[in-house]
Amino acid sequence: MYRIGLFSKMTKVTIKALRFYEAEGLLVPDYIDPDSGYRYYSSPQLSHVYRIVSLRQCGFSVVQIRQILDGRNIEELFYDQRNKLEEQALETARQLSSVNHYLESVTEAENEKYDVILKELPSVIVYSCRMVVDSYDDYFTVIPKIGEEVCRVNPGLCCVDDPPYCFIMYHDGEYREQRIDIEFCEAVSERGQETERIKFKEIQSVKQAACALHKGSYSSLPYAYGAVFKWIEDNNLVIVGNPRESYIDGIWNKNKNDSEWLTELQVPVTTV
Amino acid sequence: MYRIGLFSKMTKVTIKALRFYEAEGLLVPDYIDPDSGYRYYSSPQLSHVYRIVSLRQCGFSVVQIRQILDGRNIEELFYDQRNKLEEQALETARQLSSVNHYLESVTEAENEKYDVILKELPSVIVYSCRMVVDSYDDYFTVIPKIGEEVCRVNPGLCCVDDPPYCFIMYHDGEYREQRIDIEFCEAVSERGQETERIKFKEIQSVKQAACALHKGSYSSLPYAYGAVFKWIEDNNLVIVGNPRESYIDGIWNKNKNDSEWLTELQVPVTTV
DNA sequence: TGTTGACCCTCCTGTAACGGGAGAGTGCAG
DNA sequence: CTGCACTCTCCCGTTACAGGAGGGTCAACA
Repeated sequence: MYRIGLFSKMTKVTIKALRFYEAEGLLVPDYIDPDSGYRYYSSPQLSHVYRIVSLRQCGFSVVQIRQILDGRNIEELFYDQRNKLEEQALETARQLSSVNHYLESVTEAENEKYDVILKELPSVIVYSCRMVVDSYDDYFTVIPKIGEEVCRVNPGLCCVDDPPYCFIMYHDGEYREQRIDIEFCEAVSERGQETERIKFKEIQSVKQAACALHKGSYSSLPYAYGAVFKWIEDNNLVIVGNPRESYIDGIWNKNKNDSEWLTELQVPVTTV
Repeated sequence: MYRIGLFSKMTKVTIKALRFYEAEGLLVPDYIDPDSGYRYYSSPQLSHVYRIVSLRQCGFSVVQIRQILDGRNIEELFYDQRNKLEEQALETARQLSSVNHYLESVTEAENEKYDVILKELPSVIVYSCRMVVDSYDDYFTVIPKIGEEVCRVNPGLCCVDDPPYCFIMYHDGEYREQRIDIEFCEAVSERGQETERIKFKEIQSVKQAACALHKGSYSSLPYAYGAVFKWIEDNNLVIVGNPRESYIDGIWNKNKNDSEWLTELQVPVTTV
């Protein structure tokens, strides 16, 4: 019979951990002196500790280990654990890529820094208008007209304001400066009356999108796209949908002071 | 200016997290109503949130993010983070291998299950006796004589008892049943008088050893070695030292009841 | 003008697996 | 008998929030 300090040295499990495992019901000492409260362990308990430590080194939680020791659906727990670890490995790899991306960009010019994040894009109902425009400058003339037309046909229609979501989706597979195939969308609470140009549709959710905020006029948006695309590449992701440009602040609320305009780029991606 | 609920939806950061970031000094709302205590955020703060979220998605802690936002030794933090993530990736890979090893062995016969763990072997001072024996059965005759000889030459010598560590190290590169090159060692608190056969030496520490407990007579030790070697292979480790057999319970305290004998196998390994 | 419901506030507790330390009792050696 | 090493039981701290209690705020609606 060994006292806890000696048993701790034999097993290389700390005294604190041994007491904790006892409290959790994983490993009860062979004998506890009722007077002193001293815990006494026996050598057959060494193999019990071995089992616990090996399961801990597999990454199982104490609760799971208790279930395994109790013989409850062991196989399922191991399969779950494998899935969990595989996800975790992917996550770590992604984080590593992001950190490396930063470390590379540190050495580069300090001019344009974009913070790219991954997030989900929920599904939304929108009115949409697909069209081909000649250049980015046309946005300022075309878009207000669409808004007018929607309101004229649907007097009581309310756009979602919680938060608002107004964006252009790019249908060209590549960057263009002329004859751009775009779809203007704005989130609404429910479908309404359609016109020849304006249709209502539900846009499916996107599990992961690489997103970045662009502050300033639209003329420098291509740099932002470049940064996001490079980030996607550096993080070993692939693009799986049409990019969107969501307008947060712009001429409608910040006037012509375009240094305060805010636009969010959203590019659906997935892990390889 | 957005209230916290709306800002939370825009950024996909929970309200709880926003309040937490404020308490941690990462993101203070642009305006707080002194009467109601309501927090109001502005759209320029969106980019601040983007920075925070992107750093969180790199795996940084809140404290580290605060340092980065404050501009403190940013590069160092990123390099440290890279190292941390690389270690973490290795750890996860190892856990995954262990889990897969278990899942394989589930389908195999249920006969011999060994729990293998990784642990450090600290450096120790031992008296040692290197010799070649004809077979395992010789252990029972040879080893007691060594003990006698040491005690005769070193009357006051005390063996370490805290915990005791008495083992045989195998110097053959392969498994043998005859003419086995072994070194019998026992940990002592300090060096003593040497003889022709018995030398004192310090055994260096081993960072990682794959260890397993074997319960029962020595005749089935080869199965235990087999299990450990397979585990090492399955976990993508390589052997980097001589295996040891540490005697915990045996004929000296459990008599001939060899079903209660306990032996620990220790095989120094390293990650590839 | 009152009421409802959605929204917001602060404060407290819980999480996982222990580590650190306080204050007090135990066991063995000199 | 006196150290001193060991052990005991509490209790708090860690991380990045989540959940909930109890209570104020705000806008719309009757």
